[in-house]
Amino acid sequence: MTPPQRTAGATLDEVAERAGVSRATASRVLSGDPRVSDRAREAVRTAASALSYVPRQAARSLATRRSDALAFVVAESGDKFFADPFFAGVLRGAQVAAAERRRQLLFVVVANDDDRTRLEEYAAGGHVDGAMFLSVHGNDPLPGRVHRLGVPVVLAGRPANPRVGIPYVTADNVTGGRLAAQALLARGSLRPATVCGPCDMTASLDRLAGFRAELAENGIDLPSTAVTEGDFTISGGHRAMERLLESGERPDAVFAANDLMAVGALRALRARRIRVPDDVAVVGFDDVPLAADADPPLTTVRQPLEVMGRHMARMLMDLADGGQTTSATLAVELVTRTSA
Amino acid sequence: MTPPQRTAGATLDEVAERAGVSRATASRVLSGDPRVSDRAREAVRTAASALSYVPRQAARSLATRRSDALAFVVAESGDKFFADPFFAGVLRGAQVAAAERRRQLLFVVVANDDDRTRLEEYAAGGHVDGAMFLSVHGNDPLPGRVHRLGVPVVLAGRPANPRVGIPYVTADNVTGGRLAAQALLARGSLRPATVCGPCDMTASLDRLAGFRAELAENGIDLPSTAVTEGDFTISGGHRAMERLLESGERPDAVFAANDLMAVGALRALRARRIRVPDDVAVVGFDDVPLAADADPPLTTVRQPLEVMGRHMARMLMDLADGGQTTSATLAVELVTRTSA
DNA sequence: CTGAAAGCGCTAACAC
DNA sequence: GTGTTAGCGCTTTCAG
Repeated sequence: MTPPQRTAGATLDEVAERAGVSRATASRVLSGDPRVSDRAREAVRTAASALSYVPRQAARSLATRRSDALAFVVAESGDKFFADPFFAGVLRGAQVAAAERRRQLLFVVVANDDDRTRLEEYAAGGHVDGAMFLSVHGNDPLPGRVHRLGVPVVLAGRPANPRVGIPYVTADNVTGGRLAAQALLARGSLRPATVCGPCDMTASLDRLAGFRAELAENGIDLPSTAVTEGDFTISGGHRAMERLLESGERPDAVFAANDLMAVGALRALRARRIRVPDDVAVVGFDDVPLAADADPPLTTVRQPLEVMGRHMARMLMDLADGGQTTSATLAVELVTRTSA
Repeated sequence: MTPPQRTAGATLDEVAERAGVSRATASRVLSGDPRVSDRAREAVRTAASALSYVPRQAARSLATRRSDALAFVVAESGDKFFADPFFAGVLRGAQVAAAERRRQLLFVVVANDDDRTRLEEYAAGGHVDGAMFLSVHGNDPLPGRVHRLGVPVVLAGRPANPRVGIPYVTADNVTGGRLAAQALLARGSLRPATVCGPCDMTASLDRLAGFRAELAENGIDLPSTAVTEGDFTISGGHRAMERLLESGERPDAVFAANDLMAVGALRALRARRIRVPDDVAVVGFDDVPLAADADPPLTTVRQPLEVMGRHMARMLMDLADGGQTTSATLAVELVTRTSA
């Protein structure tokens, strides 16, 4: 294993020498410290660009004890992660916010225990100034462990058992569930059903709770045979819908806890020649691009994905900069298309 | 901006002291150097875990001049990236290979010029030991720039103008195009057409060239009206298929340069009540999970996605470790389902 | 406003 | 085998 032969790359000392100032002054200029004479500033800038100087992060990081990088962690198998445009929206928002403050966003998928360990070491190694966790199931210990290491952490979604000191950002899932119910009710549904999300995620539970509550308030009961659990994937939604159709009486409306499952449900219905929305109305959740493309276009509850990402990144940076933050619950809205 | 208050975290000195050895010995133990007495090794290990010591990467990196991290760079808008399961496959392979050699994989999406600059600085800053680039369009200068910085680079896909010193990994796209043609020919197609990929990507060009060559060798000409460009997305494939149907005589078979576009084509056909494969046979490319789920299931040319990712990561690590590598072209195979 | 000097935490010769 | 000694490149008091 020969040593890596990276082209040397100018050092701050060289820049300073060329500019005829001390390394300290050069450092000040490059980090935007105002107390430097214009003359020196100019000289350093010129020298730096002449040498195409790029600061060595490791050195800076060692001295400052910060990395200027944020981890965007998805605790999910790779496929599921990629298959769901939900993440893309959040990631984009986070990316933008990070860029605003000149932070690099590092994207990490942890699919197994090895990955988890590696991430933990990575975070503990001071490689990131903070980590945001997406798709946290149940009581995943990872965020807590990283937090305990002293690394700022922000969660997407309300944690099952509120962890002290770990703030989160979530959409107002309960209201979202209610909106879905209202949409179905508005179409005159009398036998609604739902394909809910994994029971180990609060987002699933909250949506279901809101849905059920709204129905109850309108005098409609949601029997357990009308509730079936999906896994937030298209095929999971498909299977869940089939289960719903096979057991007991056919529902006249169904709320799928995310758009992917709603699309799966749509497919199951079409396979049986059941018309949507005439025979069965369908409402999804998220409003990912796929929803508008679905056949028929999907009525869904929109979560502000990009805003969520942006918010999480900002919270994390505030925390990393020694500030405070508090959790946030973001509003959702119903987007009416033709499926309900 | 108060200083980040990371919990101190034990240092190597502390571990050494507690173990009653010198820092050098402690370092040796922790980095697996064999020339250490068992006694010392044991003591250091105990001390380290008692203090829950975690090495500070910045310090190590500064001393070793390496970061043990690899960048997985996707030069594409976020959505497109996420929408295409192609990337998921490659990423998974890369992840596995990186893990094998204890490297952290950093995932970066560069969607605009700002992102590019930031990535370049990041790489120049010595934050990664190498970078693999996916979805490289035409003459994107980014990989070349990073390479010129002295950072090992590997490309997914054959570059348009072979860059000296930048190795790549690609599927055998020409053969893939031929296989697609053979599949269509086998169904007796006489008027095949194709939805090709973006013309600024060699993968598109190669697939088209192979397709055309195979047809020609079988006495079939591919007129320009039977070739339409898509953008590797579902909706792009949909639109392209419509263009194909509207212009001139209807084709009796179509080769879409990736599965996403093939699915779009399937939809366009269904919208017009054109039966697949009876009226028009369809062949895709990639063999992403979606292909098997399509209606009807898609016949497609499989690329070994995970193998490609694994290979790229290994090449990069070999390069980073001072070794040599050469480009590789991986075999593809036809997966026959019902669409052709 | 600027420079000198002291680290940040770790690795890697080099001696013993 | 193990300890000593230099740095790696940058920031940051502390004087001036």
